[in-house]
Amino acid sequence: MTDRMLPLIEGGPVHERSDAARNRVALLVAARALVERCGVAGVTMEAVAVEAGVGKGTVFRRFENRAGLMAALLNFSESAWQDEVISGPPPLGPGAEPLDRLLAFGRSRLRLNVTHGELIEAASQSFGRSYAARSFAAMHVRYLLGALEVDGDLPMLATALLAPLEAVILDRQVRIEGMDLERVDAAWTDLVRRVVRPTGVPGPS
Amino acid sequence: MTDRMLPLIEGGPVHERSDAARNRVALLVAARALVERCGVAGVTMEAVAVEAGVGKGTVFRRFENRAGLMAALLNFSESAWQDEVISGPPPLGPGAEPLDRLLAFGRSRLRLNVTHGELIEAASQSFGRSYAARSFAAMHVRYLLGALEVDGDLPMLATALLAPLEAVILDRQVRIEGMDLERVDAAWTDLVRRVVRPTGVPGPS
DNA sequence: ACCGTAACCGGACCATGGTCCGCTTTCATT
DNA sequence: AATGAAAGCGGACCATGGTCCGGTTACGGT
Repeated sequence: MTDRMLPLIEGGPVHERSDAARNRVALLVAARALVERCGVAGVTMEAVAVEAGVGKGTVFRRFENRAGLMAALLNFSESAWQDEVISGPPPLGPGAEPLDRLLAFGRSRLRLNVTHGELIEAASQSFGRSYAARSFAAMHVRYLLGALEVDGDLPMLATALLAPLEAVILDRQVRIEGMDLERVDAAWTDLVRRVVRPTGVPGPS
Repeated sequence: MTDRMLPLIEGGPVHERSDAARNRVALLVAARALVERCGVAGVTMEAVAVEAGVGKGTVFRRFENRAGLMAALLNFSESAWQDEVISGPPPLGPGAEPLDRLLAFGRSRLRLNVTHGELIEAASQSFGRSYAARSFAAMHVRYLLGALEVDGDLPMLATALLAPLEAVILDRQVRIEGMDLERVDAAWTDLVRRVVRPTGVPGPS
């Protein structure tokens, strides 16, 4: 399962030819270099090809399209983050109270999505395909809600809680409406508290 | 304020030249025709230009870019919807209880965003600029929350409630995860009820 | 009616995402 | 080591979003 941390090395199809593997690594390294040299917008498919010293067609063969390339790039940091959630120190990792874990999860995810906003945006056409991160987050939130003994349609509730943390929405709030990160954070905490608190319905006496 | 309903006629700059006005109308009509003949994806800037019988440059002059054109197209249905909310029959329009209005608002907005998903997606690059619909929705929800005497950071709470209704997220749920519309609807109702119900904090005795 | 100006028009032009297909490389088998 | 075929490669090619600028047109003042 830690294989997920090594997207540069983990293979594509079951048996990948050595030249193909070499090129895939070269392409990702090139893309990473470009993204920090010219910004996400400057990562042109042709530029990546040139930087990696391969043909343009090769880039498309490996990553389908620009969004796919970006998604592959994202997996770097995304899987590192997943590991923190799964096995890092509390309160994000296991060991803390579920509510604390949930709130820590929100804080962390919020920052991550703001930081990677551009990249996520550029990769988003490729999701639906395999943005593992999204379903991972949904699963985790759902699990924590269960641990908190929240009842209701947990998968949908998880989606609803994650929605305000989406990069698209955060971008609007932070970049356009000029919202403070702390305020967004506080609001999410408030939202979670409202959702999680026990139903007003009196129990079976 | 009803001018907002006539996006085809309402002018751009203070004093628009007659030929410019004619072209703007022609372009929007052409675009609308194309979108229902070839789908949103088939609306090429050049195709619009040809259909309207003008040069390609003119299209870009009027609408800045593809997203701008789509946004202009959206305003058609969007402003009709706004009028329903502002002055239509209850429970969506005024006259019903705030909670009922809020739930009706969600149902309605949900359907609208699913229907216009593609168009909204295509126009979204242009938002931040002037997607009036979004801030209108936020304002309305905020108002209803106020009427329900919900306390807290109302603007942020409104954003949080609207987030799961965003086209991007609905698309994933409905198209990719195969969620049922009714289920999404029910989940939103549940979310609202959780958020709105009075805080567990005991009042000042 | 005339004129100067400012706005507008249009299509040639560029950049970039994406496709295609003939050539090359790799690798399993012998 | 030789070999055949599957996989991979690469760059020419296309479509489309977006820019630019010389020529044209409408408008207001006289």
